[in-house]
Amino acid sequence: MPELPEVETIVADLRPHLVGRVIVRAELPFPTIVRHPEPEEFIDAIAGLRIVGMRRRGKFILLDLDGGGMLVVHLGMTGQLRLVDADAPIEKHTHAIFSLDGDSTSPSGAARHLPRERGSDLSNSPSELGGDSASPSGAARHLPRERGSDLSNSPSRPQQLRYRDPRRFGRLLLGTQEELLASKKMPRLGPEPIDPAFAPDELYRSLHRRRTSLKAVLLDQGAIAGVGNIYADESMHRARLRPDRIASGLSRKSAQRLHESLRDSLLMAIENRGSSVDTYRDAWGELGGQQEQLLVYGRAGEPCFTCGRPLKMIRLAGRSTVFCTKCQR
DNA sequence: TTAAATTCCTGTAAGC
DNA sequence: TGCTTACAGGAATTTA
Repeated sequence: MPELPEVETIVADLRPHLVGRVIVRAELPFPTIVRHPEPEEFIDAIAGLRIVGMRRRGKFILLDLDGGGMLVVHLGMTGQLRLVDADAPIEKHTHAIFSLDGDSTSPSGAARHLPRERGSDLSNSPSELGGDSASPSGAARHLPRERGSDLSNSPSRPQQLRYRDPRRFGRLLLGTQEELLASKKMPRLGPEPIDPAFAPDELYRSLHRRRTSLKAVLLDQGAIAGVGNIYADESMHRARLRPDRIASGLSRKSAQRLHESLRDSLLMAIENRGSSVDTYRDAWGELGGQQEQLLVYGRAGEPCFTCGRPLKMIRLAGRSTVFCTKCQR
């Protein structure tokens, strides 16, 4: 299930292939995946718009479009965004297809006049949805090997950006930032945990005012953006904190430890191109590598790597939660 | 106002 | 082998 590191990987991979290109046409084999505006309006409005920037905010993928609007993609649990040749077979559960003009990476393609007026300079982007994608230095920006090279040898060959989502928990939105926030189709999100500006004290203050479990606060996108079940469990384990502790009871020192472990867990996962524990695949359909490094998630009943005691599973905030009863207090 | 529970949805695995 | 059932989870909605 895509969380911050998985979304960051997809965005970093697709950005150089998408920015500068025009969405020639949109098709919606499963129209209800679009939550705003109405599907017919969505199809009409997006045709002919150029992608001028691509970034991440929490678990959302934001494609800045000509004219000030943006295409927002949330992958839900099983959503996949892939760039493929237009003649590639359409996989089952493909809910949206965006036909693109020439390859932006080609010297003869659309990128020769690549507009940099907005979106592409992340630090100057609007603040509310997060101007900066909070990309770490390095990590997914540098691919371990050439990705997407098998797409096509011919730059002029038509390509499509396809959205596939078997469980349909994901969604697509189109509109301006103000419009989407006002319509409440796009939630207000908390700070980016890997943003250098996110201070330990900010996390402490978020935790201090909540009388629910630590796990519930970490999963709350309004408190911290981008953390899901995997990295919540991993970071609490690294910080040696029990997930069912009441958040408001944490000391500054514990909050600082959690702040550090949260950053470490997320940055390492970005470095490893995300966790493919279920259906997650990157933009080229390949597996991530972080699932090999997970300390607790998905390991209930198995021995803790630190003390050897079997890891316990409980249910918190409606989610299965795995932790070590000895190491996490 | 806040927190918890419910709902959506389909692929997978376990049990019979 | 084939059927039923439980489970996975992000986030919006409903309930307490």
